[in-house]
Amino acid sequence: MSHALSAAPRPPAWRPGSACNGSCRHASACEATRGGDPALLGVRGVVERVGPFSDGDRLVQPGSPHRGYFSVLSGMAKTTDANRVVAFHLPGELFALEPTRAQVHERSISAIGKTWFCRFPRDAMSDLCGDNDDIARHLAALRRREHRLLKASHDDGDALTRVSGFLFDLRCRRRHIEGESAFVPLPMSREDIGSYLGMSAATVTRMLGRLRAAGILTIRADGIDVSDEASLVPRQDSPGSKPSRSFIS
Amino acid sequence: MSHALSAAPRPPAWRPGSACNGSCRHASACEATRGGDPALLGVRGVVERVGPFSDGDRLVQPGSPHRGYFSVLSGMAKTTDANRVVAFHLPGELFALEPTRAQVHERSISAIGKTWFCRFPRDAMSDLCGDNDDIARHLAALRRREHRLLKASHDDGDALTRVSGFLFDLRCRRRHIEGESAFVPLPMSREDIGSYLGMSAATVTRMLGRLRAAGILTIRADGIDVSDEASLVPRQDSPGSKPSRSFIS
DNA sequence: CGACTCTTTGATCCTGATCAACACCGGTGG
DNA sequence: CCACCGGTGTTGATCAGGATCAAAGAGTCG
Repeated sequence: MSHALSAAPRPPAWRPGSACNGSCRHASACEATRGGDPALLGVRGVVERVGPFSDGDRLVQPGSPHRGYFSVLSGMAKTTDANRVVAFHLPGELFALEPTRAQVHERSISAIGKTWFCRFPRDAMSDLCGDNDDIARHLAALRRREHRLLKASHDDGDALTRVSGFLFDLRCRRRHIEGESAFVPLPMSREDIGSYLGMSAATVTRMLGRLRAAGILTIRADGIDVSDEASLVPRQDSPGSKPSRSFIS
Repeated sequence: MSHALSAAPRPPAWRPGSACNGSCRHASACEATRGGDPALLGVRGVVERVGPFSDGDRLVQPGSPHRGYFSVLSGMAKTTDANRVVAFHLPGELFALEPTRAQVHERSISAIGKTWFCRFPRDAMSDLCGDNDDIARHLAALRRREHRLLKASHDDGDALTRVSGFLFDLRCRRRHIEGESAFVPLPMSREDIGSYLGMSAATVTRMLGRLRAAGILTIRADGIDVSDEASLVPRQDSPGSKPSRSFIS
């Protein structure tokens, strides 16, 4: 599942002009077109499919010129900042929207397993935004969300809470793609999960084992089957009490 | 040093109309007038001195109407949010600037030890801001700083680093008031410091003890004497490496 | 002086990191 | 076909930081 770290982004098989016709498997979950919203269909005209990338290949790296936005067409991706994983990207999710004025990417984005991307050229998207307020607003909203997610820290609560919260989040996001399914693929390494959640890979394994022992999920080679979703969601016993810090006064 | 938690803000001895003549001991460190900047002298005409508050008395609490800004005239104060200390306020420092549109205070502010405040009525300050761009800009800058400080988390590094960083910060801020002085008063409880730094009071005591054992400071009943300031500042061995999380890929 | 709170200090416990050993798996080359 | 190999996942042992609990000083204020 892993590759030697590629020193530079490997030139993938670009498919310019392969505009989207809305027939891809995740069309209804596509964030770029908001699941096929008629107001946003113009976006389909500018998208290019790019791939395949294999595990570890970098799509962009810090300093590389920002010439487009991306979404996952199939597979998975991660964004890393200073060697720390700050986001995972599932099929349909749009990312690499940097601040509007940004000329270069600020973080690395790399494939997890064999992955195809959709690329939305920045110039074409800018033109679309100028012509279509809906697209502009939609993109701005997604950009704000990305900014929020990249800033969010996952250092709250203990290791078990963080792992189960992470799985719950993944499961919720997958629902948009696959609908109801107990299976949640985890193609990223335990190390990656640990980096994202701020714990060691060994602890990730142990917390998964604890959730398995509790009958909440079963562990497969390529992911997990969630059998008791209700137990994954962080249970907040009494409202307004966060035991992440010591109490005072 | 401590009081039973007062359920409601105790009405202090208000001194309306006691405009500032710049003769107070911390005039040169007064943030409201930027140390007596001629462009900001108008502020002195609207300030009122209020006090004395004794230890634990609340100046404002969440939900109380926002009718003024405050600074410490003498003593010290703390801002608490959900029972956590999020800021300490030293003489001369302006605070309780909430967002411009805020109608009510969002956090508690209470006195630490016997404390006098300067109160800057909101309406009068608004008028001043309308008449004087310097005052408006100055207030906006201070408001941004307050927002940043209240959001900042002190959960980076280990306990010793956080305590010494805290003391270093206090010492730097006191320099504006007292000039060069080895003494740094700590009128707040160890519990308060621990709440602010995200650790237990016992750990605060232990870390202080460790700094004392290292010859960096001596401990007094009401504070500390810093004898080796250079050792207080967080030493970053190699730039760009933060061992606060595990590393990846 | 006495009650009270705060600080200090010791003992213990818990969480999660770290390290090491081992199983597993896919790929590679004989 | 099979031995080998590097990377990954799992699991156990150990360790360190800091929380928690308890008990003993030390002020402090009435």
